[in-house]
Amino acid sequence: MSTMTVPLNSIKKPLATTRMADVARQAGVSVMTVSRALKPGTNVAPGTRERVLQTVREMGYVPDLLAGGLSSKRSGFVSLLVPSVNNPHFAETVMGMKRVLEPAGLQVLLGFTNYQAHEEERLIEWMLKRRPQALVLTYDGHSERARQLLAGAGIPVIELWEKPSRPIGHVVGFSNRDAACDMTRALIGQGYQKIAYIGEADDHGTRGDQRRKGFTDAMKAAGLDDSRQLAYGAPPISMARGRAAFEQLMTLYPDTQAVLCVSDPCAFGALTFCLEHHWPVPERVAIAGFGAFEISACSVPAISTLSVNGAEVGEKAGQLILDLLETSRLASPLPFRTIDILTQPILRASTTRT
Amino acid sequence: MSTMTVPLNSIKKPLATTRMADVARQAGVSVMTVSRALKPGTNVAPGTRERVLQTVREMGYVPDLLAGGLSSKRSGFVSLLVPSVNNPHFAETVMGMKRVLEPAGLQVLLGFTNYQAHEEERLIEWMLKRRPQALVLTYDGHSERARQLLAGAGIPVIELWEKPSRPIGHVVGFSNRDAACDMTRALIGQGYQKIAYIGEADDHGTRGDQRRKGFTDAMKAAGLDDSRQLAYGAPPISMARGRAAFEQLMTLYPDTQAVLCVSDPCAFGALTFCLEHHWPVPERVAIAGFGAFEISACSVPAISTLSVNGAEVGEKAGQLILDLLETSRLASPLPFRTIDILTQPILRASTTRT
DNA sequence: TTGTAAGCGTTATCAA
DNA sequence: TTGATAACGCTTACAA
Repeated sequence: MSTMTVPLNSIKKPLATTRMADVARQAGVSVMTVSRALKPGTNVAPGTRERVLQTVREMGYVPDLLAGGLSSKRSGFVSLLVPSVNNPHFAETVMGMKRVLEPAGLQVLLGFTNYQAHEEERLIEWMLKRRPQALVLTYDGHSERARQLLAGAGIPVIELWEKPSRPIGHVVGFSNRDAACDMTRALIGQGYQKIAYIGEADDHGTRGDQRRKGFTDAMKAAGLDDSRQLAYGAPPISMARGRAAFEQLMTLYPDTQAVLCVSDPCAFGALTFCLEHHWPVPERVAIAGFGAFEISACSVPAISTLSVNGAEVGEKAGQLILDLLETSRLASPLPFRTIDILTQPILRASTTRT
Repeated sequence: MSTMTVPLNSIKKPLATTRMADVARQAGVSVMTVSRALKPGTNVAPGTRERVLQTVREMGYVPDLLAGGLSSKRSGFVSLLVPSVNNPHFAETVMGMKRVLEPAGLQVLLGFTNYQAHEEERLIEWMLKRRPQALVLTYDGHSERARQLLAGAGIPVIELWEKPSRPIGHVVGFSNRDAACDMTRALIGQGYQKIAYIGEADDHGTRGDQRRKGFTDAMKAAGLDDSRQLAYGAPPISMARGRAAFEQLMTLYPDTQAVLCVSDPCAFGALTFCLEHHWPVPERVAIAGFGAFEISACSVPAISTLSVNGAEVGEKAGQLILDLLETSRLASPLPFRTIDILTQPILRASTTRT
């Protein structure tokens, strides 16, 4: 991995040679006419437009959006920061948002925080240099400097995947705490009492933290012991690590009847351990995950989980951005919006008492 | 999903207010001195640089890379097109490439082709408007117009994940055909003879097509019947669809001894069917996948697969880009490079004859 | 070491 | 409906 500090100062050769002026000359019009002809909904005589577009095609002219953006003060970029994309949730969110924004001509600049607040801070600073028209973050705790940078940016900010206690701007998400609470209650409703939770360590201010709290809430409310908790390393917990965590948990608390995992891959890892050791699930121990990943529906037994639609998060955020940019012509101070994402427990064989 | 044709012409408010000229005035120097002070490795008196950087910090100045790129004719962008990111392979490739390029100040513009050549063509055209300094594609067949666009772009082109028969430029990948051939031979080596293949339909010119051919090659070479093939819908084959495909296959060819699947999720879906129907694997039928996804290592039994390191593909492509941009100052016509990615069959319990 | 002037390729603005 | 001109915010090239 290279760690150059000096940018690559090599290429002098222009990336594309034909400019708008070339097209204009060839078509016998001014550059402004070309510019207009290229933009739908502008006043250009039909004949002129057709002639210009024909010339554009002939010359293989490709407009330079960077120059256009500089001039118009609209970069056409929207920045999106997610922890990682090696997680179907965020992958779907990214794809969902692009699906909505791209038809409107907005390009998504993607950044990966790797679940680390200082990486997020670095990325925000970097992204701002591209003058995005909106900045979308995945809730996982933000540094104070990150908040300052965002405040000074003067663009809409949207947080995803949680309802922050201290929101920066708009929100598209749900309460992970409430959701985990619901899930835990569902397990309790199945008759389980000695329920454990597997989450990540050092998760303060993260979604995982909220899920853990939701577990605790539900257990306490039911008068049950909420101390069976395992904080297993840094997020995310992979399948293999979920398996190791589960083994450790069951060594610590062998009489555990049900386990709620911070995510489906973690839960699948737990299930793997059970299958390998011929522990009947849910008879020996019930297993539940979080997030409705494909794996939870396809495992044997299928794993109970909490439904969340990652694509929906991205799509709604995208739509919100379109609305905001549309409305921003009205100089009214737009109130921050919170868009709810619905979630609900999906009970499957892995927690079904027979 | 919105389908606006007119770009959003709303915002007039500048995205950031402080310009380099403001910093210059405040620091009592010219804009060029600010510009230089901001760039490491340029000649500025240490005292001056410090003073400028201090002013930059105080004013919260954020450089506009779009303006800088326009002026320097180096956009700082690299475009990367992958079929989807809801596939750990491509997710890793994306993250790997960003990991290498970002420290060099290059930003990745990501696009999803959704496994469709016409989407790729559309994206290439769109990406070119951002004047990327390199364009990276995932091999899956390209339209002729796509090839023309790339040829006219005058920037390095890199194809990933395959060794194309008709390469456009540089290549970072491996022969899917050879790899699938190896995998099939490994199955044959285990003593299986009635081996079937599950792939995608309409896969002409895709990686899946190459894998199917590799299967056929190996079967023919061993004098075995290669007719047990199922082309099951459009790519990608999810776990659930893999399961359905497997069921269909076993109905058509009940005496099949082993199945090679186009990907691990597909193989896992097949395994799911077996577990549900209490078919012992590999005794009733052996199952193999492709790609070494996490799931294949964590399932019970573990699934034999072909190792490929998606992150490596991205990282090597990124490194290649850095090399190309570095070297491009020498006006020599750089020869196209092909960087091999090593793959090998990983035999696990799902195909181990006992 | 620092500054001046001239673009980079487009769009906004206003005039014709 | 079209065009001329001045930005947009920065870097290149050259001068001091």
